[in-house]
Amino acid sequence: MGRGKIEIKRIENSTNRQVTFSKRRNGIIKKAREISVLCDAQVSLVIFSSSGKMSEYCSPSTTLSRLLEKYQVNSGKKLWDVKHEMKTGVKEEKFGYFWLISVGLFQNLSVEIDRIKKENDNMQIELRHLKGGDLNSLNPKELILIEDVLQNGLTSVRGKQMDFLKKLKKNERLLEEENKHLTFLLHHQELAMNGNVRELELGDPLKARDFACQIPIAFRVQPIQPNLQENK
Amino acid sequence: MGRGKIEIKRIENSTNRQVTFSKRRNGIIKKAREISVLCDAQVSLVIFSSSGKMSEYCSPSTTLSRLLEKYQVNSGKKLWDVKHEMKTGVKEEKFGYFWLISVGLFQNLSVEIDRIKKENDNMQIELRHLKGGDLNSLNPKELILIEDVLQNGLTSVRGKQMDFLKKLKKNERLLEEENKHLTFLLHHQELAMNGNVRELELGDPLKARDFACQIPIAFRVQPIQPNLQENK
DNA sequence: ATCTATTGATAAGC
DNA sequence: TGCTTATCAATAGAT
Repeated sequence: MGRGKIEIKRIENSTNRQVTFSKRRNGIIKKAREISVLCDAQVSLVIFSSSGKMSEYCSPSTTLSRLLEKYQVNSGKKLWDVKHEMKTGVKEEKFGYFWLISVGLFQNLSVEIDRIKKENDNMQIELRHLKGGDLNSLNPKELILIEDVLQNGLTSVRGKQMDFLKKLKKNERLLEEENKHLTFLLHHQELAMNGNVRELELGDPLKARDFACQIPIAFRVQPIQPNLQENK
Repeated sequence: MGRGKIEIKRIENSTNRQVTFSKRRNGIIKKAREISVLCDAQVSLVIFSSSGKMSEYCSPSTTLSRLLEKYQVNSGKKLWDVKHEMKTGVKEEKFGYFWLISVGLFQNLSVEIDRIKKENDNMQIELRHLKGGDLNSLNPKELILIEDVLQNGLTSVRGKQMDFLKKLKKNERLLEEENKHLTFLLHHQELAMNGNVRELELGDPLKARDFACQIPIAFRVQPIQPNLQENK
């Protein structure tokens, strides 16, 4: 379901894979929630993305632990078979048991680290290539791919710069208009003041009182410029 | 989705609930399978219907046990309280000691993972920016930096492409020369053969013997073209 | 992240 | 359950 049909097989493009993972993870978790509400079911869902990120869902009515206990009862499979690890019943073996758990955890972590390191290496190589390094290891086809990526990036970046430029110019225009407006007001103000001064000089007491009130009002002019923050 | 929209709340009619459960369980398991294939994800799904019937799905690449171990590592939640399993009388202090060592080592590894993951994230962001994504989070100065990097990369890549082109042209020249040489030899060979044939027709037994030896020698011409592999 | 053309899932009916 | 179909939902690809 989407703009086109897709085959259910590993998505090779890692960006697409990541995006699809996000979308589908949300979808599946929603489905899990729905079935648990609609049908009064208990659901546990644990998902690890290929990059190792974990997501989970568990019905509100239960916990993963309780669900897993039920799982063991129902399936007959032991998820954590302590007795198996401790078959000899010798006390020292129990240390072995702990040790096994630890080693297991370490192994998991080590695998995890290796995986991430590999990802790291790949990205480092890609970055180096994009930055123009290590190109000798590439064939012409690969060079063309990289050229395309760079060209696209450049186009995007320059487009974004144009956006900035446009915004700056727009701001400039607005500020210029505002400037004109203020200059205009200022000019009129000056004219008014000069007139008043002249009238004061003529000794008109009525005008003199008006003048006193006029200044503050004139300076209460509200600027018309928009909120420049939105253009940030 | 269906003949009508439904509210996500418990379906009171038990038959309907059962039917819906069946359908949706299939749907969700299908989705789980799809995400695990498409996105290379590891998924565990355990569902209990309201009548207690269990269904499960687990990605083919793993097992529920292994996934749950990863779950514990990632979430920090203990699904199975070890002490609970170890209730029989062994000196707990000693376990505590081993446990502390393990936890300490474990934490070191975790720190390492975090560091690498952070590195990973940074590279991912840089890559995204270079590819023209997520540019809104950048200011003009940063855009200029990226533009420079891209421009440099492009220059390098195109330079390397020029190198290839030059090598191809050089090869072309060499092959053309070689071609001329071979054509020349071939032409002479033909002339020689014609001469021999004529002489054979004239019934000269001495020339006829010479002719028999001549062919192989003529065809033993060694090509002078260089090893084209070095230009790969 | 947001938007849609499409495909996919499924509610209702049998 | 299984099948069908009208509808609603998820999502692939593009932006």
